[in-house]
Amino acid sequence: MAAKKQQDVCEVKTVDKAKVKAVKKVMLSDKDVYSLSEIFGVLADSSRLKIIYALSKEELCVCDIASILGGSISAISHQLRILRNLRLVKFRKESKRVYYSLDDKHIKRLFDQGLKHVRE
Amino acid sequence: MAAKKQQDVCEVKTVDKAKVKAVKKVMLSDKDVYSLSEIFGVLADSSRLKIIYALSKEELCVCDIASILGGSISAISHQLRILRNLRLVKFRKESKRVYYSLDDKHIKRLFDQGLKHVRE
DNA sequence: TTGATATTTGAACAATTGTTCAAGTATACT
DNA sequence: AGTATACTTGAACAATTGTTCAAATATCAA
Repeated sequence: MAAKKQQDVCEVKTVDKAKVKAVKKVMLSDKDVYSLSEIFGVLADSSRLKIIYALSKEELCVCDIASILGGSISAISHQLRILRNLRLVKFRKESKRVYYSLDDKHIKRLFDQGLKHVRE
Repeated sequence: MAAKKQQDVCEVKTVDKAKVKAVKKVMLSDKDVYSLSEIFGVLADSSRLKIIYALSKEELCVCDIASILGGSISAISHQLRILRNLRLVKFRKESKRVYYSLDDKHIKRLFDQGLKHVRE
């Protein structure tokens, strides 16, 4: 209880009110923050990054992707569902096969910007 | 065992070998993939996104940040450590206070690119 | 030195995430 | 119809992550 009081005091009293107010005023909306964490979250996984990169080169079926990444079909399929849900990839069925390709102009740019970042 | 066999067959036999080989050839290095997932991972959290955004506007002490985000000092400090470890923020001590600011030219660009993506 | 402020840190805990496994659908071939 | 291929899906499980809580450190002020 004493500890909690101490924290409350800190958060309320000893702050640069003007600064805080100014930054709060221009703070991102919860919606923007949520959407941002969502796309960045998609890009925060090795398998998905590789899938996105692979699909930026070629349209590929699930089997091809699994072969390229070296993972199980099931694991790839689960990841593709995540990419599908955020509409980052589209797919077409050709008999038994399902061919995936990128369905988002921006995602590759974001990916490339990230790559630029890590390579400098 | 039968199931496993089936998967192996799929992954090895029924694949477009030329395509797979071509994409494998240009595939990202493990190092690049790891680094990418690392920075995107940092950006995949609401608190950290808000911190980065706030610090892009003003240099702020931990207390200010906590006040802006409405979280506990401890939680913010933990997040700042993550940002520090990836050298996305720098800090200076001024008596009791620790002031943080962005220490990476690229991260804001990546952030803005993401924002552009979600707002279209 | 004692007490208050400002921040960091470690451990514990719940929530989220990615993978595996097994079962399910869908299409083609015989 | 039966079998094989291609993919999807749900449940379970381990691993990772973010937060909280309590304790530790550092600086300042009386």
